[in-house]
Amino acid sequence: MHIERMIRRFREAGLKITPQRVAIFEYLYTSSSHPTVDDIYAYIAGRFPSVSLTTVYNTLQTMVSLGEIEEIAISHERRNFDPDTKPHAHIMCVRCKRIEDIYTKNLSENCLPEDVRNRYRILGQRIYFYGLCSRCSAE
Amino acid sequence: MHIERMIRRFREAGLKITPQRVAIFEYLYTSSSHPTVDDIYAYIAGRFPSVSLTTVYNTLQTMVSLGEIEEIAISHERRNFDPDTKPHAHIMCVRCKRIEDIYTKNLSENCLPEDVRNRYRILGQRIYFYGLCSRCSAE
DNA sequence: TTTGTAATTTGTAATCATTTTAATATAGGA
DNA sequence: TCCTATATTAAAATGATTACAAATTACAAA
Repeated sequence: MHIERMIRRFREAGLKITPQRVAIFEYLYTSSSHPTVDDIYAYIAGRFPSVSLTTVYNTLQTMVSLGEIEEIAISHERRNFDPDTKPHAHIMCVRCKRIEDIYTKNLSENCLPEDVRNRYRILGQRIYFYGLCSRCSAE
Repeated sequence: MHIERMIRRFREAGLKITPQRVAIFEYLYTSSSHPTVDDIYAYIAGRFPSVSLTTVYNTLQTMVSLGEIEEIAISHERRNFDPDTKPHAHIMCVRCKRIEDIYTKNLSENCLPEDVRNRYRILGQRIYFYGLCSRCSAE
């Protein structure tokens, strides 16, 4: 399961397994899909009242650099994290800010011009859509 | 030209034309392509030493809401603005953080699944690539 | 099981970007 | 030229993130 995988990845990297870290793993892999730092902190603080925001930041950063979660840069207002690293796009409602996954067929892999492909070593890509969800457009 | 257009757009919106605003227009449409707030502020401050950051923030926000420039959400570290509103993608070097425009042929217009298209009123989309530019991968 | 130590967590303070506020200045119509 | 709504400024407030030092803890080795 995901949590075991994360524990293994941390061990392999020579990092220690602390209850705080495990709680963060648990939250990421069982909760609503695109939590913010504060979402995560609120949950962890419920279980470890003395937990520090720093711990949350550090653990998230470690997970990002291990390639196990991704930062979603869809908006400058918030910083969301995505435990799903399979290639997919996102759509955000510009009003309620909710983010949803989109699994599309062709993620424009081939739309990069030749000269860009030559001048860069491509490491990743992100596709974001912006819109009004049905709930918000009703109001 | 772009600057005249912006002046007209501001006038139409009942907004005043101040030298600070014009200087921001000028910088956006003649300088390097994807400036940050600080890039813009540094330039304006060279011409109006007493200019305030607030003015830069306000003017940029107004231009965004007029649809005349766009915020680039490629990174959480920086906030870049793009005076080019024609549809195009961006690529950022993860090391030097430089952002380049990409004019691709098919910007995956049709990759949105039917059900998403039904549940949202789509307002925009962004495509970002991440990579190492040739200069940075040489080091 | 105990111990030692390096890594981690915590709490606080520092930093940085952005927004708010209130007072002053100014664009532009009358 | 005058008037007034709007814009600018400077300073303070806010909020997110990072840095730091001291206290704690995971876990490997004894």
